[in-house]
Amino acid sequence: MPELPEVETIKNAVQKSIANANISKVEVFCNKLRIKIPENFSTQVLGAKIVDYKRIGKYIVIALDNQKSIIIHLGMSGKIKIFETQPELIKHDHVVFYTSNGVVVYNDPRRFGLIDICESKELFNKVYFAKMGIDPFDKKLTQQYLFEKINNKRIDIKTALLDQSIINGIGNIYASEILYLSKILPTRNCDKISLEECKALVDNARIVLNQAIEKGGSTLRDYQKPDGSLGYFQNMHCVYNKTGQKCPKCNCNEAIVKIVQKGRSSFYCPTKQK
DNA sequence: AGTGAGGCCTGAAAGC
DNA sequence: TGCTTTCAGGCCTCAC
Repeated sequence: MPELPEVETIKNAVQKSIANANISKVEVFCNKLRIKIPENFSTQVLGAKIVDYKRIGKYIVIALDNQKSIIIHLGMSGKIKIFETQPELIKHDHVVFYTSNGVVVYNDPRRFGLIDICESKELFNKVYFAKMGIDPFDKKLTQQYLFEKINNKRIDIKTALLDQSIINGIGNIYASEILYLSKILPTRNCDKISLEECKALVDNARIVLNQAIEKGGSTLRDYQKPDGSLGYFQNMHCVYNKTGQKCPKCNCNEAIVKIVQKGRSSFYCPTKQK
């Protein structure tokens, strides 16, 4: 379940592994991802040199020296694998990039991810980015911004945190974690969230995501397996998937509760969070 | 316009 | 044991 920290970690790992490589060959075995991979995708990247790596929200953007950018989203089950030489391909290996510095494989069983390409200068006109909210680490994300964005909404705060057009990069797992640290119930309506609580949400979003990125970086070193897998590391979650376990951060002795909001599970401590 | 439900998709886990 | 059902979640489309 790649959220911002996982995407950031994977982007960094790919950058470190193949850096400014030349793309010598691309194989597309399945183009039916969430968005169909363009028919001429291979020819557009063939022979190009990679000049930049970015994370935009939960997307990885790889800029090429031919003024085009590759856009990758991992959806729910997407993985990136890196090999030094020709790997043995397995089920759901949909796209393989052969470069001068190694082989990068995109594997996605559920095919909720996507791979696309566009002119670099048109990047922010793409539907993926056009309506995207502020990155959690962007200085422009302030308590005032959040407050003004959610203040008149009639949705739960948990749902608002998942709305990528407000803040981008937060997914279902970290939404619960951020609310837990902020002592706010996931079911609280947005119009009942104070400016002060918006500050807590912004601060805790940065704390939680930063910790996960650091953990991801360190976990990845130990995690790199012979199969080249850059899968998902286990994070230190306080409440996510901890139903029935004791609230870890205080002495309330309360058990973590699971509920479903808009078809997504939320986890919280009924004593700590109000 | 804002909001919520449904759907995409597969594999693991739970249920029978 | 082996089959069927449920669940997981990012994000888009559709309907109210």
